[in-house]
Amino acid sequence: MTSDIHRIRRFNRAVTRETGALDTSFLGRGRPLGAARVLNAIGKGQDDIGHIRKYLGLDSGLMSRLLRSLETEGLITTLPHPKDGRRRIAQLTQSGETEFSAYEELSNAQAQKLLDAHPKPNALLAAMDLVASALGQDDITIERADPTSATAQSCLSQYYDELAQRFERGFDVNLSCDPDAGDMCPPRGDFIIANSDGQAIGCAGLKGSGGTTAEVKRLWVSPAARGLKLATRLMAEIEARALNFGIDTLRLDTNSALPEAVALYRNAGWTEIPRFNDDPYPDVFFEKRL
Amino acid sequence: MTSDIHRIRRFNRAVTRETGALDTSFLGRGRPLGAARVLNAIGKGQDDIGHIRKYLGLDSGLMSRLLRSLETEGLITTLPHPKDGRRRIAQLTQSGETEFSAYEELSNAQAQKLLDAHPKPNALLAAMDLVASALGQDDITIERADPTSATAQSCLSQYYDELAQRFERGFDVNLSCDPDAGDMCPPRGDFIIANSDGQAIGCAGLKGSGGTTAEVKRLWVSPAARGLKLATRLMAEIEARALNFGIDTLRLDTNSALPEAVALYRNAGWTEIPRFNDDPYPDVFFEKRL
DNA sequence: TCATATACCTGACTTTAGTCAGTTAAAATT
DNA sequence: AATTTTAACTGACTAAAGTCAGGTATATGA
Repeated sequence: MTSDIHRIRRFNRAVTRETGALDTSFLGRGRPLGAARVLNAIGKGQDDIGHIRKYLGLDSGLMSRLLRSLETEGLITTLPHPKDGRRRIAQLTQSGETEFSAYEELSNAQAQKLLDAHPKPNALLAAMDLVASALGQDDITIERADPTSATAQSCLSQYYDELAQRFERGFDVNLSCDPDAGDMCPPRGDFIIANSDGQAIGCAGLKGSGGTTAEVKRLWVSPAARGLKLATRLMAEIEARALNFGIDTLRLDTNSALPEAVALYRNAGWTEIPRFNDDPYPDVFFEKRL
Repeated sequence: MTSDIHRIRRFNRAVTRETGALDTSFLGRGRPLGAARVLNAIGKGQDDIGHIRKYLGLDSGLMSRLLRSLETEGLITTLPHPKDGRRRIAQLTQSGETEFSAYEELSNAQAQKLLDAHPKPNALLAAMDLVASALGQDDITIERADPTSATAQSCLSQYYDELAQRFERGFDVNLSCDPDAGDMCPPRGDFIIANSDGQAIGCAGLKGSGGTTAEVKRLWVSPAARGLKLATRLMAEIEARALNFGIDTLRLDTNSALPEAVALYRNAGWTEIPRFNDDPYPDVFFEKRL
């Protein structure tokens, strides 16, 4: 459909033209875009210079010069990497922190303004999420996380909310078999979060007991990221990590009110088995030998 | 809510990083971005050099040089404005047309690729529309159009589709009082379309008879643009144009199944009057003295 | 008609971004 | 221990974008 294409093209133009205005926190503070982007990356916690260079796609020479200019401005300091003498680490100085928060303030204010001006902010946010996920689907990283961390808790509470909506009887995590956080940490188990540009968009947990059997728990994908095969990637990652722990058999429980989950497990080589716990919520049970 | 802000910021970043990749039709054809943007604007029908300059926010000297470089490449010709000797008009040459379509092809292919890669293309499109409208709400232009043009017909058919969905008995335009296109053209009447970056997002018609009374017809705003007070702007524009035609009384009919429309008319100073036609669809009638 | 404003142009300039070849010092590999 | 790779750096360069002070011709308004 050509009109579909036209709609996307229109969006692209709106966005290309606006992005200047959108992240113009970068502008208006008398610093070129390149330097501002590096400062922003460092402020966001990316200290390894090589990583920043890759993330921003900068030439090594250019990167060096940008760092030097930020350094002479007194905004950052660089020091050698503790483990690898070739690498360097960058850190914000006190005035670097101040400058960085100024960028943050501006950017937040602009975002807030856009939100305030819109009649349906939630619809706008959902749309932005969806688009951002579609555009950024090559950039999803999966990494281990502490299940008690704020990010993990935010994923889990979204997961519980969704279960509560989709189960006829609702969902109360206190009535379910809530795995002990220690069971989802190495060396017994694991917990992973999928990140898209700093936003957590999915998670999965491996609840181990120290033996060769473990359980997969809390597989969740944000509505904004559905359809991108993220659940499959999370499951593959969990299985790989389980193998590393010497686990050879995985089990999980789920519910027939979540047909897409059931289908996913079937397609991924899981076999249905009889009930193996007395959790009141699940009604379908699976096993997979690795 | 700070997490709302974070979501928008995430979207901004996804977009700023991607837009390079999105409209990279501009790249890969051995022409700097500036020149490509100007070529694109001319190809899209923007011939007045001053307008292009304003649209792209370019310095007059820079603009001149970009035009010169496109001219020596043989892609465009410039000629004096027929009405104002100071201004100039730009036009694509034959090979300019060829080059422009090459850009279009590339851009369309990229858009199509994004669409193909997404599991729910329609949801993606709707989200992009919504976001683009939110970002571009300062850039909505309202201009007169021929009600028989393709753009107008596309607006009208979306309008009819929506009526068909919202009326209990559906909607068949052939059973309704379809105004003759001539009645919605100057000097008797008028027809206007709201454009956001080339996409038609709303319309309204003024059906005149040559006398001092006329009727407002076909007020429609695209779902993507609702909540931006566009209907109010369209009505104000229609009233202004009616005044220019020497019309002093406006009437319109609508339906109680469209409560937001009824509310709009009440707020805009219209008074309810008895039925003034035998159209089977409307059940609410309004009048306004200008 | 005369002063002023406007639209576009030209030449001289700066800043920013990016490229590339070569240097240095520290891993990693053999 | 010798060789190769790697990460960051330096200097020399180019391309692109943008700025600024005039200049010319036309239009506009008092």
